[in-house]
Amino acid sequence: MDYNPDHILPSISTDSIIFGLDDDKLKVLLMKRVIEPVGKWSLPGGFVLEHEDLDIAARRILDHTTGMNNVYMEQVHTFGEVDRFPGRRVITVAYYALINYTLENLKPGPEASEIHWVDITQLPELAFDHRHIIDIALVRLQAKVRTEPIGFELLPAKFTLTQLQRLYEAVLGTAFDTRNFRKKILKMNLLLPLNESQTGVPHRAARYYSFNNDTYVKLKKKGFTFEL
Amino acid sequence: MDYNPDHILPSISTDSIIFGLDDDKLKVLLMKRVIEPVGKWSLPGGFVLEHEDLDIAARRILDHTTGMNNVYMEQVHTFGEVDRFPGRRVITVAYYALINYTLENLKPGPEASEIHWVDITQLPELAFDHRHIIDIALVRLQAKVRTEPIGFELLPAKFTLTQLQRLYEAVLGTAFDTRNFRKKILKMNLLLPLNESQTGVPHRAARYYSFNNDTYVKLKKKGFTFEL
DNA sequence: GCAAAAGTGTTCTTCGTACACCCATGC
DNA sequence: GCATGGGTGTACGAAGAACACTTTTGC
Repeated sequence: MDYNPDHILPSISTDSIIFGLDDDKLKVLLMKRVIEPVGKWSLPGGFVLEHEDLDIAARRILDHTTGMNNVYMEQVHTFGEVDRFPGRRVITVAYYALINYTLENLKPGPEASEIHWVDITQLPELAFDHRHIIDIALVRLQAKVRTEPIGFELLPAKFTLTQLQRLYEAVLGTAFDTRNFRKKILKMNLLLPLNESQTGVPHRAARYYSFNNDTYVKLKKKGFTFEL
Repeated sequence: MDYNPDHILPSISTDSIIFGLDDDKLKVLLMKRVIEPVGKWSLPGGFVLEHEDLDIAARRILDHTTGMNNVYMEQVHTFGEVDRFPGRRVITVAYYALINYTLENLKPGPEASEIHWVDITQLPELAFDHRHIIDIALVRLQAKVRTEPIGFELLPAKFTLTQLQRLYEAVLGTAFDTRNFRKKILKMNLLLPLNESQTGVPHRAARYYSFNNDTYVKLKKKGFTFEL
C-alpha cells in the first residue's frame, strides 16, 4: 500500500463539463491538448490522487487545466467501458458545472495549449468518448433546469428577465412565450426587482433583477416543475 | 500493463441497491458479510475486473453475491471519499435496480452468509458508507418515479390498481387519494384492463391490469410529471 | 349481516396556453 | 421618426384537489 500523497490512481480520472452562457448561446469549455492525442480537443480532466477525495480531485484538476477555482461542481456519471481510453484501463468520473463565463480569466495549464468556449450546438471532433460525455451532461442539465432553479451560477448578479429567458431557451433548445415565461417565473417569488435598469441600450431599458436567495435555496431543496 | 483477464482493479468496486416491493413496503436487498467487516450488513458489491465494462461488472457481482441475473440496473453515483473504505483507497460506483422480489430465488455467494430483504424504513447498521449510498439511491428513485413510469419491474405481470398505488406510496412515502390516483393513471393510457379479477379475497375482488407496453416505452422516453 | 377493500363523479380552483399591441430609448 | 427590444392582460380549456357513499366478496 503506497501512501505517498502524490501517488496517482492511474485508472481513475475526472473530466469536467463546464457550461457557460454567452448571451443566448450555451457554451462548453474545451481545451486543445498538448499531450496525447496532441492537437485534439477534449474536456479538461486528469487523474485522481490516492489521498484525495473524488470531488476535490475534480476541482483541483479543473483549476490546474483552466485556472478556474471555487466552481460548484456536481457529479454526472461515471464512464467505465473497457476500451474508452487507449492503451490502458481508465474509468472517468464526469462532473459538470455552471459558471458565469464572462468573469473568468482562463489560464491554460501545462496539458493544454488553448482553452476555448465552444457553442454546444457546434462541437468539434473530440478525443476519447468526450462527445458522449457532453451529451449525457447536457441531458442532465436539461432535467435539472426543469426541476430546480438554475441561473444563479450562470448569470451575473444583476440580470434582466430576457437574459433569464434566453438561459432557459439555450439550455432546453426551445423558445418560450415572453408573457407566459414572466408570469410563471415572477409568481415563484424567486426574483427581486431592483430599482435599476440597463443604460446605454438603443431601446427601452430593461429592469434588473437579482435572485431572492431564501426562495432560491428553498426551491433547490423542494424542487419544482418548470414547463412552458 | 497487465492484461490478465482476471486481474482486478483493486481501487474500483461496484455496489448495488436492489429495490423490491413487498405488498405495501419498499425493501432493499442486504447481505450479511463473511469477509471483513464480518457479521455486518452491507450492500452486495465487489471489485471490477480490468477487462470488464463497469456496467457488466455490476451485473456479474450481483449475480455472484445473490444469484440474481438479467436484472436491469442503472448507475446512480460514484462514491470516492478517501476514507470511505478501511485500509486502502476504494472508489465505488453504485447501481440500483428494481425487481419483482417475490419471483427471485436468492442464493448467497461466497461473500455472504445470508441475504435478506429489509424494509427501507428499518435499515440496520451498515458497513462502510452503505447507509449513505442507500439514501442517495432512494432520492434518485423518488425523482425517477415522478418523471417516468415505473412498476413494470417491481410488480407482477398482472396487478391491481391498489397495488400500483401502494407502490407509489411506498416509494414516495406519502398517501394518495384513491379516486384522484386512478383518474390520473388511467388517463395516461398506460394500463390495460384485463378480464380477470382477484379470487379468494374476503372482499370485493379487484380487477387486474397489465402495462400497455407501447405507452410504457413511449412515456419512458418522453417523460411525464407525476404529482398528486 | 358484517367486515374489508373495490370502485366511482362532481365541484371548485389553479394553472397552462394562446395571442397583439404600446413603451422607452439611442441614434 | 425609426429601429429595437421591453413590457403588459385576458379568455379559454385542462388539470389538480377535495371529498363520501355504494358494491362485492368471504365468512
